[in-house]
Amino acid sequence: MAKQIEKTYNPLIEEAIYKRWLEKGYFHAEPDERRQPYTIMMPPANITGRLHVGHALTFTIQDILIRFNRMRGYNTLWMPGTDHASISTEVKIVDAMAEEGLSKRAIGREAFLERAWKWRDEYGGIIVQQLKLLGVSCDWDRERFTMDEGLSRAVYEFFIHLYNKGWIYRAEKLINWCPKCKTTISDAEVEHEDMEGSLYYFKYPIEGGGFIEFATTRPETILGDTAVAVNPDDERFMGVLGKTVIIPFIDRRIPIVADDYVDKAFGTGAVKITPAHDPNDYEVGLRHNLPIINVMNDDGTMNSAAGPYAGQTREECRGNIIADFKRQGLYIKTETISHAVGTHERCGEVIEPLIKMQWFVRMADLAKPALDVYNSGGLKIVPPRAGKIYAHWLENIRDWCISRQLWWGHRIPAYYCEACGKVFVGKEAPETCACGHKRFRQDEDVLDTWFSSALWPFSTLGWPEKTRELAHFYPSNVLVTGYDILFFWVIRMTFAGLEMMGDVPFHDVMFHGIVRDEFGRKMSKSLNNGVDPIQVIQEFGADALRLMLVTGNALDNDTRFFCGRLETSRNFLNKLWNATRFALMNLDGDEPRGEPEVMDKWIISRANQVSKEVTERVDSYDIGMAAQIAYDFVWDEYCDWYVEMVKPRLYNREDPTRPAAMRTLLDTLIVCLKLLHPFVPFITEEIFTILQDKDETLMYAAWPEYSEARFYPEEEEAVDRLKAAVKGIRAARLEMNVAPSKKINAVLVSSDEGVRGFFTDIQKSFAILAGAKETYVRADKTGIDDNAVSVVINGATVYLPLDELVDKDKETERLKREKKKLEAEVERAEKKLVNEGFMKKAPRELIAEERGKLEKYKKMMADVTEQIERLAL
RNA sequence: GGGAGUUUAGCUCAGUUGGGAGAGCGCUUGCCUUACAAGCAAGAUGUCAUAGGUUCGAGUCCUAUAAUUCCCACCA
Repeated sequence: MAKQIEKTYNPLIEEAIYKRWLEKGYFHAEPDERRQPYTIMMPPANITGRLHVGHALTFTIQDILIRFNRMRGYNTLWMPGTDHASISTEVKIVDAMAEEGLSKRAIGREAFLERAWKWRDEYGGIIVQQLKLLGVSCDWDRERFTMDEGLSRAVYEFFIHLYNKGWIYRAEKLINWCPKCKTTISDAEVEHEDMEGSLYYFKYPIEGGGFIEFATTRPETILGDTAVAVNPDDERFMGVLGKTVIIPFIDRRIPIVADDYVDKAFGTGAVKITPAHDPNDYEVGLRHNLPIINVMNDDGTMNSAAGPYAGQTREECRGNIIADFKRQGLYIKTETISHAVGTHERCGEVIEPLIKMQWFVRMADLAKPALDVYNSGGLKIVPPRAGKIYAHWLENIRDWCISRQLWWGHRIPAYYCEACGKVFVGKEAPETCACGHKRFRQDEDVLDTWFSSALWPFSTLGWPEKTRELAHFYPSNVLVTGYDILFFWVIRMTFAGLEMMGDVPFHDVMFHGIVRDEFGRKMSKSLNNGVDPIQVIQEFGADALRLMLVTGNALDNDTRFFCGRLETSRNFLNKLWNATRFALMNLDGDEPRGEPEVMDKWIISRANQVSKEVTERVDSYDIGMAAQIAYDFVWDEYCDWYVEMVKPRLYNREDPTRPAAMRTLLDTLIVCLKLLHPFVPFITEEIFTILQDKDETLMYAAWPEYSEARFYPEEEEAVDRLKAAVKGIRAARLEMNVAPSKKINAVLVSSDEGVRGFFTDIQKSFAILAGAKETYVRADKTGIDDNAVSVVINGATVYLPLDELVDKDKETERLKREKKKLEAEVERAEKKLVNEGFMKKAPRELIAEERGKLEKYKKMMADVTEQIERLAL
């Protein structure tokens, strides 16, 4: 009894399928020493996050790799989780509190953390719920959170380990300060933006007479100046070197020093030195033993060291200083310049370099192994140019400031004796200090959120315990992510893994592009051009979204989001659905086997070849091309050709070749489903279930591997000939205005001996494809109606006798066009074959190939000429 | 200031070791052919950014130029 399914595919089934997968535990992986593991660590989603199309892309790619390898028989673990996202989350909570009129300070640390955990429980799972709609097959049983007890333990273990090695230290250094978030940030979090700015020229009076002119972009830092520097080779300043200048308004006396750092050509050649507020000036200050005067508060306002300007904001103070210089006649001019300004990548606030006591990770010894493992090939990065960026960053790495003046995160495991201030680093405060005191105060700061993310590849597997999971699944196979977190995360995971596990956290890193809007712009809140993937899934289904995001994209290229492309994907799914519908309509139940015909062998051979190509592409992370190859095979070869060819055999229940046709139709459909499953898991699973009529999942079905036994080159060539003939006939019919629905009585093939057998074998299919009732195959050309239109292909001429009188002029014209094309081909081949250089240096196979082509086209040209002559009679 | 990418049909993009320029969308023409009109068939469309070079042969390799995007960087 033939089964029936809807005429149009409806993706509404996705939800139920995902639920079934979950219930069956198909996503779960257990360590199994007898099996080869395949592991991906999912980049933990921020608990502040909602799913956006960028997530949809990265998780689709990972799911494709996971599903592919699961089908290939690997013991596949995809580890999911969420990240506490220290600063992002804290900012959100603070904002939410502000709406209630509350502040961090008002409610205190404990109450704040209570709120934060509540926030996490409430919003932390949103993205996880949304991910499920996308169809991701990660092991939810193992879901982790960066502030779980176990993961927190790993953080402290790592911190203490580095501290004991002397690689974590506390020091007063110049750091990046965000006056808005009121915390330090790392170098990686500073974004440098070129901005139009003003360069102000002023002069300081020199003690004993005269002035020295200088230029600055930041007049407010004049209050923290402790020197003026000039280049030691600059003759203009020889006379004033060593003299003292007076900073007006605050009457500070500072020296004029010589330092190589100063560029003679820039500005006036003299630079004001503010060690507390500029990295370069800080270095100069160290060299000349200059005092460091901090003139700013943590919120960016001027402090008491700013004298009369205390309490003003940076911007107010700047205006007032300029006005005061003018008033005293010490202002010279203002120039407009473009210069780089550092901003906080999270809030956009202009960064203030400040001197502060902070915790740092010494990077030199950690960076070296991470660089070595890359240079020696132990870590593969695709695309290769990303590897160069990785190496460059590590070669120029600076120490990592890890302390943050925040509350949400892992609190620094350092304790200070309340009596003598001595520092102890450990999981807990010691009993007694060396000074005999017993009371300690824990460091107030928390760690940079990436400090815990760095451990993700092994902390999630139970480290520092020696778990079976760790032994089996570490290191992971590949990390899939965007370029934006190369420095934040990828590099830090690498050195953390090498240091604590003695091995890379992943063998490969794959970077992909981003999803842009239809105009090629980045999606952003300010442009309001974001696409909500949940809405897309509701309208088109997750499969259509997934397929659209990856199909036909080069591996590291950005992709554009188009509604049109989404429709193309949906249409493809519908095509697949209808191919299934077609198969089901012809299915009888138990299908006997039979000896495959030429066309069966052709599609089997093609499916075999396509399996190989898809496998190779996915293996080399060329996901876009893999999807494209599978897509093209299903639509162009399976649906458009094979299904059409096989129809006469299926329609005739008496046809002895029917079982083989049915068998091949089904088998190939299943190969299609398998090849497509990693990309579009829902529809393929649904169809597989319908076809199998039993509760078996496609997720664990064996991946189609290439086999030499299913390679049929002769059948492939034969079907290529058939396709050429059919295409020629269709074109001729359209030109002669013979409607496709109009069946002509017969097509007649007169062919060379070599291919005659083939046309005899496929007579029925050929007739159907040509829109004729019958096909006759002959050696000679007897019985050709004067009224026949002819189509010449390689090795045969096909005649279409038409009922109506053929317009001989029109037909002659058509044939002449054909002849012209062939002439061009002949000419091209001949030109190559008389070229001495080509004959001497081209590979022998190529020459033989060209000779073959020449012969073929010459023969076809003769055949066409014969047809033209026939009409002329 | 340094580095990387991109430039191919009207639009969006493929093009794996150099060996006859491709897809999707759009467009034109003909079809509701018993899987699918979310479909079928047949078409049209390209100085492969520019200028040189290597080679028998260049979209593909080399050099320069232009446009564009991105990353890195402490010139006040």
